Amino acid sequence: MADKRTFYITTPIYYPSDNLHIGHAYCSVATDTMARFKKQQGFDTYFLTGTDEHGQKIERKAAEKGVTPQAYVDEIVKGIKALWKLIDVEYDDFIRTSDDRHATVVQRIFRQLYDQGDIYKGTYEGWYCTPDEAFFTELQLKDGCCPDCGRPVERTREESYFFKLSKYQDWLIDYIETHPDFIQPVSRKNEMLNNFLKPGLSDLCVSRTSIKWGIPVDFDPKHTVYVWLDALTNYISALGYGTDHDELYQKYWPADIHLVGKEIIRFHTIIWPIMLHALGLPLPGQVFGHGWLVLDGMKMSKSLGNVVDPVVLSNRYGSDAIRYCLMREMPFGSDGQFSYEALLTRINADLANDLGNLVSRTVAMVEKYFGGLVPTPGAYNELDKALSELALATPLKVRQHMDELQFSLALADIWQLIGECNRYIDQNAPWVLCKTEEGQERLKNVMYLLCECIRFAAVLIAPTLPRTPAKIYAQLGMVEEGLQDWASLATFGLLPAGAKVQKGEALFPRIDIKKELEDLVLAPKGEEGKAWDPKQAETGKKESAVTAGEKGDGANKAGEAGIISMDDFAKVQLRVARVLEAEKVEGSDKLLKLTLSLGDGEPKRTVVSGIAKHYTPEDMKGRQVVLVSNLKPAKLRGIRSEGMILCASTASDDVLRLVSVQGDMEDGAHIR
RNA sequence: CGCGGGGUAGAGCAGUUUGGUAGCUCGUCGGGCUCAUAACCCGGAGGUCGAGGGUUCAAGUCCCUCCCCCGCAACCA
Repeated sequence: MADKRTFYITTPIYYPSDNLHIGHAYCSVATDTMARFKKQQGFDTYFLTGTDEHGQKIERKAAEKGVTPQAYVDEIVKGIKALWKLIDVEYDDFIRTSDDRHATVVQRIFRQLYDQGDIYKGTYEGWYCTPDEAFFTELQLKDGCCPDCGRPVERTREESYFFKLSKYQDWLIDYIETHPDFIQPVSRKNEMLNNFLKPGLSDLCVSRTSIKWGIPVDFDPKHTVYVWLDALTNYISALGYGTDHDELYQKYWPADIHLVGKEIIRFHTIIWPIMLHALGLPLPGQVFGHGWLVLDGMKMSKSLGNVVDPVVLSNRYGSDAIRYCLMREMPFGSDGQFSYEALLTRINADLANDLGNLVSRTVAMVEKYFGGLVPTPGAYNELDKALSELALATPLKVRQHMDELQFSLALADIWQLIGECNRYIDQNAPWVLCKTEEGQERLKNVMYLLCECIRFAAVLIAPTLPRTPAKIYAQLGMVEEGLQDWASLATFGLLPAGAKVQKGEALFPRIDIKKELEDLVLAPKGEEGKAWDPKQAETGKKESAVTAGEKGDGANKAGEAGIISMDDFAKVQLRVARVLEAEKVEGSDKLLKLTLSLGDGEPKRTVVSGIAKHYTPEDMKGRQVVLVSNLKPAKLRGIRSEGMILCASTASDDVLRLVSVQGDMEDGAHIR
């Protein structure tokens, strides 16, 4: 027991400024699948997840709601834990950076680095935006103004602590080059080396005096520890590093894999290794940066309103189905398309038709031809040999792909076996065999092999689809021990003959895709204010196909000059919005910055509109306007504008009138 | 020339390292079967592999130029 090999894997700690979406679920499901796989392989695994709760954004959000930051994150964390439970993400520990156990470790590390001279006190010089209370570097400025609000910034200096990244730069370059697996996929490695390391690291400012919601530097409490130093430490603070109870640390560190999103790989492959090295600790084996789920070619984001809620999907289709689709749909490491239509198609094709139906037809035949008892096979013929050999080869292929974190390929391997079973049925035609004496003998082999292959598949899918195997075992009458673990896949034919099969409910009922897509459009109204309309996923796709066609083929355009279809129109999401705030944009005579409400429960929108010559901020306040709510955000004068207000105007633009609805309307109402 | 990723059948992708008949899933069309969840099996149609040039007996793959999309630049999985 004691010499069991360990496997420590982590997710990033998520930022609980809002409920999580399917993209976070993707990362956690991948980590969970890997952890379950390693457990199946006999590893002593440890799976850590958690939340990164400090920082300005949460401080601000909590203030808006009139609660303390702690109360605010407590609420969100409840939801996150419920989500993991719902989709069967079984972590060993959940660390929160607001935990005491975490804070003490962060403070200890900060002090140690300071004592040994890797952190020193210096002066931070930069540009400060007073209204936003935020610092910016020269590079971040937009036209010399604040990149967030576009207002002028002031040159300021502030006493700060700095971490000597520069001192370790050459060591890190060497480490990365001599450990080719450390950063995965390799494209990320090149990005880090060329983009950040080779040009040279500058020392990192690791304390803030402007932020209160965080971990104070214990020997200089007006400073708060920089959130990344704070956050990264979670991977060892959760194990009790630096405390009297560091058994877990001793056992599991260094981590085998930190699974992270591609946008934060930099922190994990530059700051984190240097922190560890400076502390004299070993480095994690691998940092794997996965890609994003993209909708319509755009990243999911709250302000866009195109967030997909994993809770809704899981409740509707079951967590196994959602987990399967997440892991199957895209190659791990690069971005993948996500759409409801693809999801439902995948569930039907792979889970209902291929796997579910295979189990169903096999069990039905065993019942029909052998009274429900798994028959004893005789000598194998060529077809039997080919199938059994494929079954035996599959676990090896799966393991290979899983070890490379290629979840989609591993699943493809399993589905190759499932597909082969369906073909095998056709080739052998049991419904013909059953008619002759001689055929009856053949039939025994056919049915036995199918049952055994299904057993193989059930064991293999377990890490990704944790709930389904038990249902399959029940249908196959697999009551005995030792038939459900990885080791049992070394031998083909362990399934005992004579087992009583039991027809059960369909594993994955077929989905009426058209109907579901319609329901999902309606669902958001009732369910947690999701604004994204899955129909757009469909029409959005059509649109890109059309434009692609038009680029290459101008003739096509002329035929339908200017006429659009209903579908085209449906892509534009128009909604009634109320103007909460309005102010002139500094340095522009045309622009107004508007803060809009789409009703309670939906995030406020900021929209920059070129109407300042015709409407004053006072004119606008309280007014209802028509908002194009699914417009791609754009930056205007450094301000992110999340939509567009409709106006009528003359050709010369000297008369301009806002479009509005007649009479008062509920904020957020859809216009169609 | 900031850096990185990408552009292959209607859609989503593999193939590019090590040049040698362009492949997978979904969709579509036709056929087969009837054990099964209108499922399963077989076959067809559909691609000037972003554009142009070059190397080569041979280029999706190697070289050069260009176009387009996406991401990153210190708080988005």
